[in-house]
Amino acid sequence: MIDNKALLFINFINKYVDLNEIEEKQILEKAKIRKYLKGQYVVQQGDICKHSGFVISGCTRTFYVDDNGEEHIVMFSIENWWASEIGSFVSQKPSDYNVQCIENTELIQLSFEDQELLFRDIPKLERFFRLILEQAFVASQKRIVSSFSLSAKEQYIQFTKQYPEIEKRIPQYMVASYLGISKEFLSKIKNELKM
Amino acid sequence: MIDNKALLFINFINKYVDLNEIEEKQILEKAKIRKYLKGQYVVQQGDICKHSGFVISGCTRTFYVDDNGEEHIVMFSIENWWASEIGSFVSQKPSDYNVQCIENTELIQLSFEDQELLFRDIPKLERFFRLILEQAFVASQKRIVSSFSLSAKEQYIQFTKQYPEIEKRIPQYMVASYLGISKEFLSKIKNELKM
DNA sequence: TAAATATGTTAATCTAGTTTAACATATTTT
DNA sequence: AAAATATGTTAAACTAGATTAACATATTTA
Repeated sequence: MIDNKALLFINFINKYVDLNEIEEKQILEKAKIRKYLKGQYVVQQGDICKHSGFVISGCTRTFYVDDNGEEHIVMFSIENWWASEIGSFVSQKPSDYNVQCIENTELIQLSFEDQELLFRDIPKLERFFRLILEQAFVASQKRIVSSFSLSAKEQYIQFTKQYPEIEKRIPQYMVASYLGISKEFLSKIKNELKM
Repeated sequence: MIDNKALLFINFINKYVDLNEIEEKQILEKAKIRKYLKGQYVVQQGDICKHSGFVISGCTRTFYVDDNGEEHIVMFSIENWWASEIGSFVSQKPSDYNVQCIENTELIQLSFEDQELLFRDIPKLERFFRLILEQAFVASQKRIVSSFSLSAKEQYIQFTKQYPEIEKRIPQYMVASYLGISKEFLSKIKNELKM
């Protein structure tokens, strides 16, 4: 399938493992590009996530709506990152999270079935995902530690250093939600940092 | 190598993938049992984690000492779980965390080099770790959400439901550290729950 | 360009959880 | 079994961050 945007995806995988041409072709045959408008949902809480997704362009947020109706953002995904709800995808059970596009967004998607077939045919792809998941897990653990050992201000500073591109593209109240603080308090923090 | 405790490890892997006898033998040849006393460190902050470890018996805690000298526990590992510092192990860079035994503990260990060799020879092992890491990542994300959307009391209740065996074996102040609250406040919460 | 909607700010009041410190109870060591 | 160490409790004073509410500024839409 597909125009050459899917090559971004192949290149990304090739940073971790060495695909040969046959393998690249096998993957490209299954991968589909899908375009979403700003505001559209890739996955909704309660739905089963049928596709894994790689961001070609745009930006998504993954968030959880708690029992009080409050939103908590657990991750942002921009170019060259994953934007699927892994928990639901791997278990094929209803998702706990929403994945919403906060810009017009293009994803490369693989269906659950196709991905399983590819895993069977291309063991390197298991390796690729193993490596990606190691990174993701380490980052997630680090975030837990930060939220326990740093003040809100320190966490905000760390966030701006770690993800400067994300911070520029995202409304401030979403940054607050990601950091687990109120938007008013983030506003106060930013004001303090200016002075 | 080894007495039959290592079979626990093989059985655990076989819950996720289907090893044949040759593969089982290959793994058992590399796997070493190591015993630690209560209080001993498997990995120390700043050291490079040379082995991945699977818990045969006992219990470990993985914790981070912040700039104020305060300890923050990021995970406990009991029987049939992993007890290595994945971030340091996979990157072979100095660890951000300590892994300490809080009971006398027996681990099955694989050296980084041996594990890489096994990955090369047994692609199923990549799959196994991919599956394990998916679970770990999902659990880690869930913990972030909980810490943002639940009160300390609710988080404690969730913890006791999710890990009743762990709670029984671990001093209360470590549970508090894991939950990111002070030991005094946990004491107060437990008192409230009694009444 | 006016209206509507989305995003950001400020300040007062409130609260969940921290800190400190003194004491209580287990458990381990001598 | 006494002493020492590790763990747990209670209560008062304190603080980081939440909540509320009113207003300000961008951005989008009609």
